[in-house]
Amino acid sequence: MMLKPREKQRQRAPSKRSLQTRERILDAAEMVFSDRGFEGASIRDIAALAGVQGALVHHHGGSKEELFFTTVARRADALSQLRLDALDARKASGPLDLRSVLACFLEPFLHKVFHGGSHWRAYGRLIAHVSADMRWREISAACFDPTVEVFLQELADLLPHATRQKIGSSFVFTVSSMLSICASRWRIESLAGETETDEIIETLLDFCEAGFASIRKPGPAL
Amino acid sequence: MMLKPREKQRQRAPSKRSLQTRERILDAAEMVFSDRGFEGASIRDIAALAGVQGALVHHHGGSKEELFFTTVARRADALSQLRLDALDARKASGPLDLRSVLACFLEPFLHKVFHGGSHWRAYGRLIAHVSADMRWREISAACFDPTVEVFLQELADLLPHATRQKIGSSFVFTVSSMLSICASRWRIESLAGETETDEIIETLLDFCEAGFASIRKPGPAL
DNA sequence: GTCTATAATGAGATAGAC
DNA sequence: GTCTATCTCATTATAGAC
Repeated sequence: MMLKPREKQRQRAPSKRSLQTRERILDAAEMVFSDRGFEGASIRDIAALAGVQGALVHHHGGSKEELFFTTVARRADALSQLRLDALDARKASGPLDLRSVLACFLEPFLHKVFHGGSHWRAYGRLIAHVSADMRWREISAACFDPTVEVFLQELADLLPHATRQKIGSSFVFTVSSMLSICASRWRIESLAGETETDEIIETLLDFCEAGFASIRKPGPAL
Repeated sequence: MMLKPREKQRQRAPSKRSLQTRERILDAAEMVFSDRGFEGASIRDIAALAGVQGALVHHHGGSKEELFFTTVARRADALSQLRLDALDARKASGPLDLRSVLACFLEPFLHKVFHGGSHWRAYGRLIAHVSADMRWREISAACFDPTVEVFLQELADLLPHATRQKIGSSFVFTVSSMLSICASRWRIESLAGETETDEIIETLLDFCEAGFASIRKPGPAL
C-alpha cells in the first residue's frame, strides 16, 4: 500500500476552480467514509455527493486508499496545532496538572466535533474508524502519534513513578473513550438517556483524570 | 432489515453433519467479519475458509446481514451467563464494591478473549465492530443491553447520588476501553511498548474503577 | 480539468441437479 | 444438505474525446 498521497510533480499551480473541486471531493469523501467506513464507501457515492463524475475523484484523489489517507490527513495538522497551542497556553498560565494536560488533548477535538459543523462531526467518526482498524496504523503513526508523544511526555512528568506501559495503556483508554462519544453516541443515549454534550465531555474528563491519578497510588486496592 | 435469523420452521431436526457444517461456517464468518468488518468481508472468503461452497453459506446463514447477526449472537448468551455467574459468585462472598462489579463485567470477556482460543479472540474484535457502528445498534440492544442493565443497576446502588447520565456515560467509556484492548492492541503496543496482557487488564480495572469512583466526589476539581 | 464510455473484476444471491 | 453453474448488479479504475 502506498500511503503517501502521490507526488506527481505538478507542472503548474492548480487553478482556483480545480482546488475548489478538490475540496468538494474531500468534503464528500469525509462524509461517506465516516458514515460507512472504508469498504462500505463507494467512489460513486463520493462523486455523486460532490456533484462530479467518478473519474474526477480518481484524478484528484488517486486510488481509494490514497483518497482515504488524504481525507484523514487534511485536518490532522490543524487538529494537532490546536492541541499543542492549548497546551502552550495552559503552560503559560501556571504549572500543569493531570486534568489540564488531558483537557488540552481532549477539548480542542471535542469542541470542533460538536461546534465545528458537520465536517468536523464527520471527521470525528472518521478518526474513530482509523483508530479501531489495524489496517490504518500507518495513518495513526503519521498523523497523530507525534502529538500524542508530546502529551505522553507531559503525563510522564506528572507521574514520575509510572511505567510507560501504564501511561500508554491509559492513554489509549482515554482516546477510545473520547472517540466513543463520536462513534457510539447512540449507545450512550440508549444506556444513559438524553444527555447534554457538555455534560458528557465533563464526565469524560472526570473519568480519565481519575483514571490517570489512580496510577499514583501505591498498588492495587486490596 | 430483518435482524431475527429467519425461523423457517424446520420439518426435521438437522443432521449431525449439517450442524457441524453450520458451525464451521459460523467459525469462518467470525474470523472474516472480525478481520475485515461487515462490508470488507465476502461470502466467498467465508465459504473458502469454511471449506464449503458459497451457496451453502447462504443456505445455513441466510443473507449476509442475517449471517452477521447470527455470528454475533452465537456466543452472546454464553458471555452474558459468564458475567452474571461471576456477579452472583462475588455477591455470595460478601458485599460488592465498585471494583468487583466492574471486574465481573470485564474479566469474563477478557479472559475468553485472551485465553479462550482464536475463536474468542476474533469474537472480541467482532464486538468492537458492532459497538462502533450505529448500524448494528439492534444487535447491541438484543445481545448485550439486558446484561448491561443488570450491571448499571449494581453500579447505581453503589453510587446513590450519581445521575443515570453519568453512570451510563462512564459505562460506555469502560466498554470502549475494554474493546480497545481487542481492536487497538496494536496502538497500545505502539505507544506503550510491549506489554503483558494481564498488566493491561489490571491497568484497565484501575482506570475504570477510579473513573467511576470519581463520580462520588462533590463537584469538578476546581 | 472535466466529461462519457467502458473495461475488468468481484460481489450477493439463486436455480436446479444430485 | 451439498454441489455446479449462472444471474444480476455494483464496484474501482482507466482510456480518450473535448
